[in-house]
Amino acid sequence: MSPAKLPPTAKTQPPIRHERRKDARPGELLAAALDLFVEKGFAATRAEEVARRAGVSKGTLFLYFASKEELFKAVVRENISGGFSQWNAQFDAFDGSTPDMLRHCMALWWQRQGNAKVSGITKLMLGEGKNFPELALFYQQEVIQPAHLLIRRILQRGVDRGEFAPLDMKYAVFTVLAPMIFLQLLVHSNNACYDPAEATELVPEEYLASQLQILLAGLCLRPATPVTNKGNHCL
Amino acid sequence: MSPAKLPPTAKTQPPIRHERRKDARPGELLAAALDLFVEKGFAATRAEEVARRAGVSKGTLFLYFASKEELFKAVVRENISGGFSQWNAQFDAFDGSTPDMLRHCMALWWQRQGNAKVSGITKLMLGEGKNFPELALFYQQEVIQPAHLLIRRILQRGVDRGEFAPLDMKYAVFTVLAPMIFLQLLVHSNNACYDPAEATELVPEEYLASQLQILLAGLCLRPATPVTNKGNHCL
Amino acid sequence: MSPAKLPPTAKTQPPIRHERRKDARPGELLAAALDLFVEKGFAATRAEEVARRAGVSKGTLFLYFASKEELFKAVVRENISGGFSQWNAQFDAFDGSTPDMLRHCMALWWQRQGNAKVSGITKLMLGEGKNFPELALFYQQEVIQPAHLLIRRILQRGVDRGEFAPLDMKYAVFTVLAPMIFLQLLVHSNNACYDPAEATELVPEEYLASQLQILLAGLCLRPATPVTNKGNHCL
Amino acid sequence: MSPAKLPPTAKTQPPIRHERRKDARPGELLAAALDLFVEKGFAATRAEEVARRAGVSKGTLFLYFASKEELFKAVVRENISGGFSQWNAQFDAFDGSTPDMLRHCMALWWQRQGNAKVSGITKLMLGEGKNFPELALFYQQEVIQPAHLLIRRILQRGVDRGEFAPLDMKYAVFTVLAPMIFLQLLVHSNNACYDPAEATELVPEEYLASQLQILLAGLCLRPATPVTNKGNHCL
DNA sequence: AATGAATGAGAGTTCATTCAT
DNA sequence: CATGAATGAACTCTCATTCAT
Repeated sequence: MSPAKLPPTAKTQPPIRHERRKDARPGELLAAALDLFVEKGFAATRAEEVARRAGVSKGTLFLYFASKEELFKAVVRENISGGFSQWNAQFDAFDGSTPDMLRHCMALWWQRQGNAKVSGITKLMLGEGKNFPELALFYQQEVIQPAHLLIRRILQRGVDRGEFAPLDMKYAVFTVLAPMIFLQLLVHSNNACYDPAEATELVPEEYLASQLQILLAGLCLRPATPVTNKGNHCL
Repeated sequence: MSPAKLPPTAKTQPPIRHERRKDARPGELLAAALDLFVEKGFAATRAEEVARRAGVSKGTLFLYFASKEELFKAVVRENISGGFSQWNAQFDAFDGSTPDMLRHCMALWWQRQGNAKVSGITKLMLGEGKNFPELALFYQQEVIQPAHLLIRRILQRGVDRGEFAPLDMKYAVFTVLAPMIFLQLLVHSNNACYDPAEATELVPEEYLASQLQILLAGLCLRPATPVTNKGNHCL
Repeated sequence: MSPAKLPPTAKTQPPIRHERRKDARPGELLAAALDLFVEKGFAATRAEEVARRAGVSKGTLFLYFASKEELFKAVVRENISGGFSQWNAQFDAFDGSTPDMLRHCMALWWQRQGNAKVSGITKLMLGEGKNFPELALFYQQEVIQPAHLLIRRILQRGVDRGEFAPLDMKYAVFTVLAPMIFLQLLVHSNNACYDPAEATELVPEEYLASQLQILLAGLCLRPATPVTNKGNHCL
Repeated sequence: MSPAKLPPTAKTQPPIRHERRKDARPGELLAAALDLFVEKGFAATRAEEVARRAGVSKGTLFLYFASKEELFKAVVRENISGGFSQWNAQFDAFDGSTPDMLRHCMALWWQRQGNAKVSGITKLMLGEGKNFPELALFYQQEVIQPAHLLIRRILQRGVDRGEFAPLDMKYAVFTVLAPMIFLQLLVHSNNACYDPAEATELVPEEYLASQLQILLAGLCLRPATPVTNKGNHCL
């Protein structure tokens, strides 16, 4: 998110901004890595190409990141997990209704994450997670869990404030997450799902809005188990 | 005999026996390949491991399939594209209402494809399609297009019989496909999306049913463009 | 030469000639092998292709010939070394002058060997001999030595009969051999030596005749050392 | 660190040191390649052995040359085609008679090319050209054509200056080339043509001289078609 | 006798990672 | 700090040869 969170030093720099700052290196590498990981996946991305795209040599990459896996982790931290404290801060500061909060979060998420290159990381982990257990574990801890927690907090807030019916949390969290994940997949897989010819025109914002509406219809007020979709006549 | 250290001079001393001999080999290889492709993806699956899992040697694999890509294509043909004629036959034979047909198809699909290893192929193509253009093209032609066509036929039947409102087909096809794709993803990505701990309990059949209900609510009777989700208040 | 010299059995056959005789197998294999060895060289010729071209299976090839090297040896025996007894018989029977004998032999050689596929074997040995020491040795013994011996006998006859000046045999033999080898090379290397465009029109018979003339001019009568080309003003 | 048994997980424990670092590498590799190509031919030369002989690892070879075929082309450029501009320059500078020029060129050629390892390349192309069409084409363009052109220029000079009779160029070029090619073959095929025992003592310089003399006798002054050896009584 | 399925060593090539400069 | 030359394990695919049938 913020491109100002660089691992190494971050001292006051000469104001000459047109000069390639040495301290910008890791940032450039992370940007290049994000591009390529999203484009080709983890295994198929070659370290050398990341370096080249960042304008440095192969050796330099390994100067900043101990391995390709560490590079990936840094990309995830920089672009995803780093944002959760902000998300949580906004949660604490928000004082509207919980349905509004959900709508707001979803919209924000789409702007910041879903609609950005980062969302390719989700697809990547889905596809390659099993092959790189260490990365999968890391992603679990750094992304999945915080995300689940955050969603859980939001939903719990709704329950606590009497806005939502009591929920089977495991299920409910997932129901919120599902359309988000799906949307990311869509955005990054046009070639595999559609004829380029009839390239789809699904409007993500509308898709999200409609999904939320279903969701909220299920969550709000009514008791029982709407989220689990059992006997959910409204849907 | 020749003391030449050159290419074709063989020096096999203890040749470990031929295991057996069969016409079941292609089938065994295809099964092993399906397993591994689904488990690891295309690039990360090693030809030799496919062979070993099928109980044969590396060379034997290439006796039956000219290359790893051909092996993959054969897996797709065997497990997916081969089934479309059956699907189409069932379409022709069905004489209930189109909503029933959709429900029936979805249920059948889940049994036969979605709930089977094959569904991992969808995930695979989503993740690696870009890296293997020839496979992507093949998959387009052998799977995506027939699937789109079939769904389109079903929807058109509904329209023709006055069961469905007129549809923007591109959109509508996709709306049917989306939950199917998503479900396949879920099934094959537990590790990347959930704590193994709180391994989800989403019941696929119920998920599909609920999605269908939404869908049908949108498709049936009412005119307008509900499928495109624009101004769709009901949803 | 004579296609009737098959390793295995050679009993009286049913006169039905349109039936593939079992005993013809080795002959068919040898013919196919000669074709392919000449076309592609030894190493690049695949056993399976030889078998296929002979209309049998890979296994059958190894039933008749213990290895690819043995197959090659058989080809050489069948097509080259087998002929030396005939050559020598003709030598013994000939009663003209030695220059005439040389001319006669050369012409015969061209008809029988130089102008036939076999001559590709010479090129093959030249190119691959070093890589297959056992074959090189075999070829030495079966072809080179007998050929040298034969030429030597002819030249010696000329000397003994007072037709030729005394000769440095090593040199002289070689001088006879050289144009023959060269011609074989030519015949089998059109693509590497000439533009296909200006494909040469060298007439082999004329080339040989002229070379012989030079040669005989050097050999006949005059003392000195014309064959060694030292101070040979006439040439 | 990751216990993944998957593709890019390196497990190098005792990495044997970098030997050294240089810009001499390409040269060393080319030298090693020339040696081995000449010794074994193209197909039978293993990339790894080239590397080892140059004192580097397999990977390093491919750092400098994209493929074995490119390596071969580089060898040819380095050792053969690169020299034609020099040849042509010498042609332009020469101001003696054309017969002298021919003698001079031949002598020079022997020193520089014929008598060097490079001449093995000619043999190699003769033997393997058909199996590597791309290399054959390259050799055609880079070597055969320039060589033909050069010889043609020389002969044409003789004709233009009234030293040579009018010539059928196609034939004449070839007549000059033939002994050169033959000599190269000889030099690189001792084992296949002679007993190592009676290893020949042909003196290449003398062979060339005598061939030239024949040639010049045919070319000079006398009209008609001496080069084609038709009715050439002098020879 | 004949088949052709099966084997497995080995070839060319790639790429994450190291280290001398 | 930065470089990029060097490494070598790993991968796909080939083919002479064997052997169950």
